[in-house]
Amino acid sequence: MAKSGPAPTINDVARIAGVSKKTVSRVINRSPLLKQATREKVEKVIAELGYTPNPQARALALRRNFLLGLLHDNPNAQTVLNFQEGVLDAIRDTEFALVVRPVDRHSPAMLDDIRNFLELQRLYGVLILPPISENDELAALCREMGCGYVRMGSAALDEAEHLVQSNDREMVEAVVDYLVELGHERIGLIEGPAGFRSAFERREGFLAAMKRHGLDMPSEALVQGNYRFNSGVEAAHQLLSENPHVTAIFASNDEMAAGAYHAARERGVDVPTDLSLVGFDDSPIAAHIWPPMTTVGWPIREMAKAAALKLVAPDTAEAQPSNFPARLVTRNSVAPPAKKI
Amino acid sequence: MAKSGPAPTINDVARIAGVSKKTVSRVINRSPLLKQATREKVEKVIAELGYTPNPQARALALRRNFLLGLLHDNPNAQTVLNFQEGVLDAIRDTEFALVVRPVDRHSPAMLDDIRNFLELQRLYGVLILPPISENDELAALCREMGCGYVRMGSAALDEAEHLVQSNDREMVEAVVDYLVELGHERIGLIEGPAGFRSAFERREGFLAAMKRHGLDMPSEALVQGNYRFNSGVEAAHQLLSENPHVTAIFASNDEMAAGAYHAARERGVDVPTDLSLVGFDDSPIAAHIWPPMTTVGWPIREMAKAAALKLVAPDTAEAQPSNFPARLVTRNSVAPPAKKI
DNA sequence: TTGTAGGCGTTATCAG
DNA sequence: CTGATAACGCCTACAA
Repeated sequence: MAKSGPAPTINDVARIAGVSKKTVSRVINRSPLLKQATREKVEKVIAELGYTPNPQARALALRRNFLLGLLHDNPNAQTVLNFQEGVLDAIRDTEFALVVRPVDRHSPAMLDDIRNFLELQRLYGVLILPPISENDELAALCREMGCGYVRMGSAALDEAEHLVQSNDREMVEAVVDYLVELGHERIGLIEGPAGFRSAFERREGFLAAMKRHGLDMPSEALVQGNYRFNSGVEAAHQLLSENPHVTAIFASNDEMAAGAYHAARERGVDVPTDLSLVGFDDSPIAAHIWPPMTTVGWPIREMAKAAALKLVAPDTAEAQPSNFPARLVTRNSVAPPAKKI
Repeated sequence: MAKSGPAPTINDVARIAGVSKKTVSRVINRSPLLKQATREKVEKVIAELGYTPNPQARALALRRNFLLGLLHDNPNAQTVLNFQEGVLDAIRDTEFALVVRPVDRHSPAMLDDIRNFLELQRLYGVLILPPISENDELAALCREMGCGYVRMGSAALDEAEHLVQSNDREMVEAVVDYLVELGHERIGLIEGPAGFRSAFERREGFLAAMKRHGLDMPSEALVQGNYRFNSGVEAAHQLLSENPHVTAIFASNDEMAAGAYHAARERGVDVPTDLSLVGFDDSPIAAHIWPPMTTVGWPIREMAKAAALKLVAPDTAEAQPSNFPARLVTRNSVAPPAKKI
């Protein structure tokens, strides 16, 4: 182990091992043209000294920092935090660190801000969460600035090396199948906001499944929210007012689904007896609300880890999957329909 | 503005301004011993070139990175994320960036891990969230390593320059006062886990207020949880079984309070008619649960901003408050007691 | 396969 | 007050 005092530098290692700095540098960077004996000798000294290359010096020389950035404007705190944990799973015990950078999608200066940020911090790469990950200009900016990037999304937004994706469309189809199997025929949809690819995918999956089952989908049974709780309350009220025969509602995320619970209570509609509700995300609120909510869960943490590995270990990047399966989490917010028309 | 191409360096500025690098450096670092005319001349060139000092080079020369670290093991995602936002409010448009570092309180290697982390990244300073902020060894480690730090906590854990605190004890007393004013006399407490200072403070505040009002506090009316939802469910069941005359329960955080809602429903107890419930944190679940929960909110984001400023702007640090008032957020989970003994 | 010289962009030292 | 010169710790180019 290292003694206390100033940390050993590459010079110390070189001197003690009796080789040049460059040779030590080659060992660190796994240069292939090194004699095995030399490598082992140097590695022994490195271990004895507890030497770790100084990231600041490397950053200066390489013009590139050992920092991964997390760009996000996701409204779901748990999603963001799970993602952070996943990234840290990937970079634990490496010299990398994770810097976070919330962005404001609505600011006209957003791209310029990010440009400055990337230029200043010289990040090794960035991980981009939805919905901002759907912005192609942002991806182009990363490419232009020579900054690695991986986007997380609910559709094939980019090439495999720049993407980890969940298949939202398929999952929502599965949700509808499940509801239909239980006997539901009049199902409402609270969709997410325009401009969110996830909202688009989820709606398309819903509509496709309804059509496949030959089920009627009147336009009043589709109401738009903005992914926030309150919009779910309002959307559910509107949907239930215009469409009293609906026996189930799928909301495009858990927060809006929780809003729908809220509206149902205000109207004296019992969940799930009078109305089945399904959300999307499997966020904590789904488990904590009453009755516990049936929803769709996706493996954020694993996706985050894979995304980070694509950036920091490009050699194994090929081995990292880009597609991640979601799963239906059945709890108690769904029951066979009781209502008769 | 800068033209495209390589970013201008201190050499470019020096050459064009006709001064030495060191003089430019002095301008950047606001050295007091500079002639006004020289300073202005250099500043003009800096503005023209759109020059920004390279943080990597500064990090190497100063042996200190312009990075703030966030050390946390807080189970509440929204709290952590709000804190991140607050820190970013403080460092927006500066060269600082925020790196996150979840820690595992239960790992025996935790302190060593953090030591390595600080040594490797040479952070400018760290912000420490509760409950890990209550660990004095960690604070000592920061001091030993010459790393700035600010702790966030619910009590006076450290000197003002290293602390932003909320006064949980007072707030819980206010909660009890509120409940008593409404007529409650038999109030239960679901306290947080041992080892959490916040849990301790909240319990002490509760007990002090009960005593002050001359109210009886049988030991069965105090149950311990672990700040998680499930522990709230169990604690409420136990409390209600052993103490059926309780008309109100204060839970030490919102998540456990949400668990208490859950238990109440399972027992057919109506909130707030049969049982009033109060939480702590004002996390999203408090607003989204039914009926909306009365709770205690504290200004995390402002606290985070102040904490970050204490680190990055030590000159104004004195001006930053260390004490932040919480406030009672009254919603619909509290009503006068209806039960008769 | 290894070593030497020089550079990355900034700050510290110390003389002027 | 200002400037030459030498760090800071690592990497690239080129030479041997």
